[in-house]
Amino acid sequence: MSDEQPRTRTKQAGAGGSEVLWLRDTGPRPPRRNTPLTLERIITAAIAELDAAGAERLTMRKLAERLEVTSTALYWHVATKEDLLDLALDHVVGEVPVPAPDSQPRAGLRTVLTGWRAAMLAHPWSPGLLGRPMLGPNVLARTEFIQAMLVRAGLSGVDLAAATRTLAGFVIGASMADATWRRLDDPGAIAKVRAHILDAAELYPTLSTSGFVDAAWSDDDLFVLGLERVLDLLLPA
Amino acid sequence: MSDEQPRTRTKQAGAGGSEVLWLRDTGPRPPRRNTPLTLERIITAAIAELDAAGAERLTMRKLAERLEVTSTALYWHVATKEDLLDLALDHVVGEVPVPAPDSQPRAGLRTVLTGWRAAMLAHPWSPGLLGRPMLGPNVLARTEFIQAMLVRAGLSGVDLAAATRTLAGFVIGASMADATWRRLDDPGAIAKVRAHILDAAELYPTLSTSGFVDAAWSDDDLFVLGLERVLDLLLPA
DNA sequence: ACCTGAACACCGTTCAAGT
DNA sequence: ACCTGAACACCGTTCAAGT
Repeated sequence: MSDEQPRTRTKQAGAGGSEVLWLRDTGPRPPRRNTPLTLERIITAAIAELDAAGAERLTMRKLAERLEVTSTALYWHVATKEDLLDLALDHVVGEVPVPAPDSQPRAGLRTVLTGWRAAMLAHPWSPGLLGRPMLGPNVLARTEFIQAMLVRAGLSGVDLAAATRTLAGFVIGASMADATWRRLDDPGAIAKVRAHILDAAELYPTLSTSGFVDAAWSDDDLFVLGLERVLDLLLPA
Repeated sequence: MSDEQPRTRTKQAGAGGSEVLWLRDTGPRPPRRNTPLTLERIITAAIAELDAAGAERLTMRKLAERLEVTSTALYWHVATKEDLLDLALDHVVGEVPVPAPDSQPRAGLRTVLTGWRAAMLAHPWSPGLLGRPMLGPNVLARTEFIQAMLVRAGLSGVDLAAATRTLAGFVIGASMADATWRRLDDPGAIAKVRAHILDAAELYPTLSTSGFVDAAWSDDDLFVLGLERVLDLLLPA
């Protein structure tokens, strides 16, 4: 704490191994790294960095610094930054437990979908990554579970396909919208939006009077309410 | 066509106005620009660039090149690249006409929502921008219309709030998912996904047999089908 | 096998200066 | 008012080289 020097071996000015023997560091040479770099550690650090710094402020260089390695070292474990983002997103989705396969369809769906949204909102940058192909093992496992529940509930064919899309769209859309507001950390932002819409009340007669700007109900409550109704729709009684 | 030289005035080597008078360009000096830069032109060019180059490959420098100006010139009209993206997204949404305010609720909703999705899919990079606060005038006008229709259909209070979110989420989610696939231009990509899931059929027993990987139904059909059902749900008969 | 160091080819943005 | 040119402080990524 009292020592502000970086912990990495300090580079001697102009040195290149040509230092006098007696002046060189003696004793057991310091281990190259305390903890070796692994893909797992990189992903964890990336998520931490994303949580801290926000969505597009993640940098391979800053990430490397957090891991106490060179930025170029990361490329031994990961092909590209985009790949890393895909891995981070799938990792976040993996935080949602998949319910037992013999769950009651409705209860099972309620659990995965609520959990999925919760996991993404816990990392508000993650919905912003939904535009990329979601084919990670964790995402696929949860998609598999969702379809399995729908099949067990009696759906098949087009109905099954449409229901899967409706549910996925519902979660994705809700998470994106909610995450947008949570990321808008500017404390006065909501107030500003409110004022902006109320100022143009002639343009937005409904929005300005419907409670849309008042946040009278919580994101969570509205999500659960909407989800229950959608489940009513999709699952034959 | 036969002249490969750039059309901008070529910079004389080492010149600084110190050229001999008689060797200077004579005649009417060329007009500074054929068409002056405006915010409107910048947005249009940005959309063209995004359509051509894809989502995150838009560069202020390449955009400037397309407009035959310096990249720094753009900053006189636009504060930041992010602002420009917000403007582009709102512009795209503006391509959807807002139906007449006295539309039948169900018909009106069907029209805006289908149009909204169509406009975004026409610019497959646009759903990727949905993570940013959508408060442009075009977006707000369409949100206003949606709520107006719901109110006319008899909704209010929590029901209205939940219905608005469900509809918005439905369109956003569907557009994002569909756009992802359309952007995945790799022609063999779908085949690869298919193979990947079928290879791990033990992990994905439902996905591999439900038609999920077969694209048996078109995006458009499934969207319309899902939308009708959601409208059934939300609009009291 | 795993990591460093130097280097390449870019970025977005600022700012003084020109017209 | 509107645009250019030069410059700053970064980026992601490649590649030879070290251990």
